[in-house]
This record gives sequence, C-alpha cells and structure tokens, in this order.
Amino acid sequence: MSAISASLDPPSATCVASGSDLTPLELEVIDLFVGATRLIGLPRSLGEIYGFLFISPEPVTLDQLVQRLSISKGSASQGLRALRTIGAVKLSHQPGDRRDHYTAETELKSLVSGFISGQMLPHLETGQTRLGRLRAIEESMGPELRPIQRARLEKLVHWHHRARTLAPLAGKFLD
Amino acid sequence: MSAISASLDPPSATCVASGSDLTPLELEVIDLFVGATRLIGLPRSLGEIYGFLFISPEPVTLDQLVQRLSISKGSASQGLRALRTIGAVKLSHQPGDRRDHYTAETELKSLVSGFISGQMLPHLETGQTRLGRLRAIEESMGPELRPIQRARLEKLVHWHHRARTLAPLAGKFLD
DNA sequence: GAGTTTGTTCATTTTTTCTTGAACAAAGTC
DNA sequence: GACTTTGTTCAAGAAAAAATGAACAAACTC
Repeated sequence: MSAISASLDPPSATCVASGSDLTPLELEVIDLFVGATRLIGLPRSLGEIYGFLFISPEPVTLDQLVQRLSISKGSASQGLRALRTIGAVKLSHQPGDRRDHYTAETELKSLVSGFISGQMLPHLETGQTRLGRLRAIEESMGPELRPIQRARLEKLVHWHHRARTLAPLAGKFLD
Repeated sequence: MSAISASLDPPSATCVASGSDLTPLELEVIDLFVGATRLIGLPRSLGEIYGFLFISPEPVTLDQLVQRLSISKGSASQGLRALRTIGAVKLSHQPGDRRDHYTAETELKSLVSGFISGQMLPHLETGQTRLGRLRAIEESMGPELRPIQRARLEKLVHWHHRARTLAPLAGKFLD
C-alpha cells in the first residue's frame, strides 16, 4: 500500500545514490523530484534522472547520467526513453559531438500535458471499451439490475465523459 | 516502470480473482476500478474492494468482502482502512447487527478531495521543508550558482506555490 | 574492414511492494 | 468467566516492479 501508507509514515529522509559525488544542490533537487515521481506513480530512477537534468546548467549525456547518478547504462537508457515519451526530456545535439545530449523540459504546461496524454488518455481509451461491455451486461440483466446499480453505472458513464472532456484541457491554464 | 510501460503494452485483459463466484457485472466494474487505482498508484486490492462496494446495492461487511473477493481478512481490513482514510469508503451500522458495514463514497467531489488531501497535501508539506533546505543551499553557494540554476530554483518555488493554491480547490468544480 | 564509441535490448537478479494467515485484542453472549 | 464473533496487527512469504549488465546493433574513424 505504498502511496497511502507513505503519507502516514514518519517523513524519512529519502536517500539518494550512496557514495556518489553529487553536490548538495543536486542531491536536494533530485530528492525533491524522486518524491514527486513516486507520488504520480513513476519509478524512482525517472525522478533521479529528471532531477539531475533539471538542475544541470548544460545538456547532459547518457554517460554522464550513468557516472554521476551511479545507475546502470540500461536504467539510464530506459529512463530517458520513458521521460522522452511523456515529453519531460528533450533531445539536443551539440555541434561536433556524436553523443546524444538531454535537457529537462521545464514548462509546467508541457509536463502536465505530456503526463496526461501519456498516462491518462490510454486508460480512458480502455475505459471506453469497458463501458461498452458494461452496457451490454446492463441490457442482458434487465430487471434483475437494481435501480441503485443502474444509477451507479450512469455515474460511471458520467465520470468517464467528464474525464475525457477535462483531460485534454488540463495544463492549458498553467504557466 | 509500471505506469509508463503499461500504457505502451498491449491491452491485456486484467483478470480478477480466479475461481470466484462474482457476477459478470461485478467482475467488469471491479476490473474498471482496478485499472483506475493502478493509474493513481494505489494497490490493486483497493480497486477490488472499492469496485465491489461501488456496485453493491447494499452495505457490505468485511466478511463478505473476504468471501466474494477471495482475499484475506488482513487485506480486507487494511484495504478498508486505507480507503476510509482517503474518504472513499464510509462506515455504516445496520440496526441489530454488530458487524461493521461499508459503503462506497460515490461523490466525485469527495473522492477527489479525499485523494488530494490524503496523498498530495502531505507531499506538499514535505516539499515546503525541501524548498527551505534548497534556499539555504542557494545562499551558501553564492556566485557559484549559475543564473540558469537560480532560475530553475525559482521555478520550483513557483510550482510549489501554484500547487498549494490549486490543490485545495480541485474537486470544488466537480459534480 | 578492424576497431571504437554510443546507445538499446532483454534475461536475470535485486529490491520493493503486496498479501497472507496466525496471533491478538475487544466486545458481546450465554 | 468460558465461548463466540468481529476486527486489527504484523512477521513472513509471494508477487510484482525495477535495476543490472552482458550481448547486440548502429554509426563513425582510421
């Protein structure tokens, strides 16, 4: 019961990469983003990577992430890809350097929109399918279905519609 | 990387309690809520319990949950407590019955508010602490801190303030 | 075209999270 | 006060998620 109990537990100081050579600034920022990513259900490594990029004054290479964060190349690669798919990290190329360089997307609007369309929308799609199946069950049951149950199903449909309407708007009003 | 990869994986049919005697209606509704709870980072059993309560026409006892969902008494007890702490489940007493009965809170407004104040606000509190530490680091660094880094820290403060302002309002505009 | 650098993939290991079930407490019944 | 019913807690086991690292591919260098 991670999420809920976490909020009830004593505020244990989240520790980051043990014997690393990260600066206090980097440690503190990373720590903050690790907390944030856990809150929204993303793995800790994504928080570490994003946090490091966020506070880095320069674009960062995969190799730098591996060394500074003491994570494996695989983790860094996969983490960066995940962050790119939700638009939280951008790829840039430095002239005369073959390596990929990464920077954090720091526009709140983009971050929220990216998260919504990467995480929420797919679920809303499958929700659509599920509601269809529910409709079928509802009809097959006929009068066997109690009125209060019928009302609850109506509520589900309403919630879903509401979510589909609001989701694309989230982030529009942020700056 | 559960959350992200999940949205990229093929839409595998989430299965619920194997050889249970749940009705198709219950199965479908539970399935839907299991998906929803996973999306917001809560354990599957919470989705099962809430889903079952949601579609039950009558208040339900702990024992019924154990039997119908084929989960342990411990799971049911802990799950119900978690759901109650975020206000998603209400306790009711049936006259002449010593057992506790539970019902699902179905007001979207309450659900959202409960989730916010149960999950988000605690994090925002610790965020406050972290920003304080960052401020200290910022001052201790002096000119060593690059302007772009200073700007990023400003952005963090702005985000945090924004979140603290908006969080309590979320849900106010839902019906 | 042999060797290097850069990045990805994926089976395995490690870590974290969740569930279980037995022990316990609390409250009721006879 | 012995027995039952109801519910909680928590150590241990099971399951799920995430990180690792070695193998691989792709693109460049000489």
